[in-house]
Amino acid sequence: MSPHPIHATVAVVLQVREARLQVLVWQRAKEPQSGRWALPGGTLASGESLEQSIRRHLAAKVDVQELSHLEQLETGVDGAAAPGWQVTTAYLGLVPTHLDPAIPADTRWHPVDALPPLAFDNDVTIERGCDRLRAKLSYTNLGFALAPPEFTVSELRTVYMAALGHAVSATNLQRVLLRRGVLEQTGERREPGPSGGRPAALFRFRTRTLAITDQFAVLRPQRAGE
Amino acid sequence: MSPHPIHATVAVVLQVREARLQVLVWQRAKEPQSGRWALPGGTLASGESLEQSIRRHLAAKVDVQELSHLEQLETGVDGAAAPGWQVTTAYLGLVPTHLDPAIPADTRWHPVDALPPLAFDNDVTIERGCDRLRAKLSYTNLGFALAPPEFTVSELRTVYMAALGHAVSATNLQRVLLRRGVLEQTGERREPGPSGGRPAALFRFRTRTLAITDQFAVLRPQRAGE
DNA sequence: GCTAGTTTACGTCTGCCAGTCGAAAACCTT
DNA sequence: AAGGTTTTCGACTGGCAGACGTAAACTAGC
Repeated sequence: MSPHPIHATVAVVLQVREARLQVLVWQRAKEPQSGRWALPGGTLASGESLEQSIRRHLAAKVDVQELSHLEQLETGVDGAAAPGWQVTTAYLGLVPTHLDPAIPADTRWHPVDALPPLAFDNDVTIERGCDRLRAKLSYTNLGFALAPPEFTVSELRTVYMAALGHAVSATNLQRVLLRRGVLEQTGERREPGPSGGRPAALFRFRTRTLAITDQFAVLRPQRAGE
Repeated sequence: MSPHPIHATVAVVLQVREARLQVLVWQRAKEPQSGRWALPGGTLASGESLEQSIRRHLAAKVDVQELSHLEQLETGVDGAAAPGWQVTTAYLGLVPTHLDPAIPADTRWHPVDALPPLAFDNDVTIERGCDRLRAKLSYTNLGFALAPPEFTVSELRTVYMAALGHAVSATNLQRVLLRRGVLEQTGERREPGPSGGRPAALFRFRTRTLAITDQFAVLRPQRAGE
């Protein structure tokens, strides 16, 4: 065994497609784990940062320009992943709904609740990525990374429901995100569909950089005597 | 440059001592960065997991048995850290207040708000560790890892204030942690001090394993029609 | 042009929970 | 016994989320 481990990066790239949360995976053609599906990634090159590395490997599977968010998940020693000794750092990537990146023939989007047989422990990694996304949707403005530039409340509701995996009230979603200053109205409206209905107001995220919007309720600083 | 990077682990070990949040650091005697203070850690050995590795290196500075919690922080490529090419994974370790581990001569506890000159980017890593601790104190039962087995509400308040860095109401702390089922009364009481006062009831954490106790308020599953 | 159907917008009601305050309880010392 | 100290507990308040019903704004059909 080599005195130093190989260092690799993999990415859980998620997008809401057809009202379901889906992950980008590719089918291995060679051993090990031939035929199984795997997350995109690869080994660290000399002089690279980890984020540079995962962006470089992702570029082979998807247009990196279309990533709206990228953050680190966990790092672990992967015994089975490769012959030899390998340390793997996982990332979470997000793609907004309005984009449909070109992907190679061996690559597919799969709903996270109906995954094909996965290589190594990639199923665990995907679960971690989804958990992180769901948590951050609740206390940050991370929704901007899943939503298109402009959207109606009901469109945003569809995205949140797909990502969170449970029902979300449109009324509460709008009120909460507006109160927190996460959303703002564009002033425009969306033309109603063929079945009619009141035209919906269009919204956008005020900022498209990650920010914490919900301070944890408990144990906040007390109002000092001043 | 070697084809593979060196992989290292470091740990931000925190404890509330004398009502202040303090971090375990040791003073480097050799180059590079001789004289500056550094976090404990070292390189990954063959066949080890990352957690095994950081525990092994920590054992040189502190009794690992006394760690009440250990979790991974972030991983990054460290240019300046070592001659050559190094990937470093940081950990957060916690020690409860009632213990006072034996430490070697080159090692000291330093309050996180009054740090000596630190080697590499260890100041950033410490900040990350404190942020993680503060966040998890608010929505998990992680307090068990800082507090002794049994304590009064005002003792627990001191610990929380030191860790969070701001005032905490004893009334709210008790009420919130009891409602969440995090604390329970032991039935015992603490004898009052020399200055008298009502004897305080003793409490303990119901479970001493990490659990999320505060679901984020927003966007919870709706009560389905059923 | 009127009505029915569809979709969005908005106000209100309710209940829970955190922050605050004050009073009572239980101990000490003088 | 009186006064000081510390803990404990109940009650009030305000803010916010969940739920619901109604109004608004459009299309389609008669």
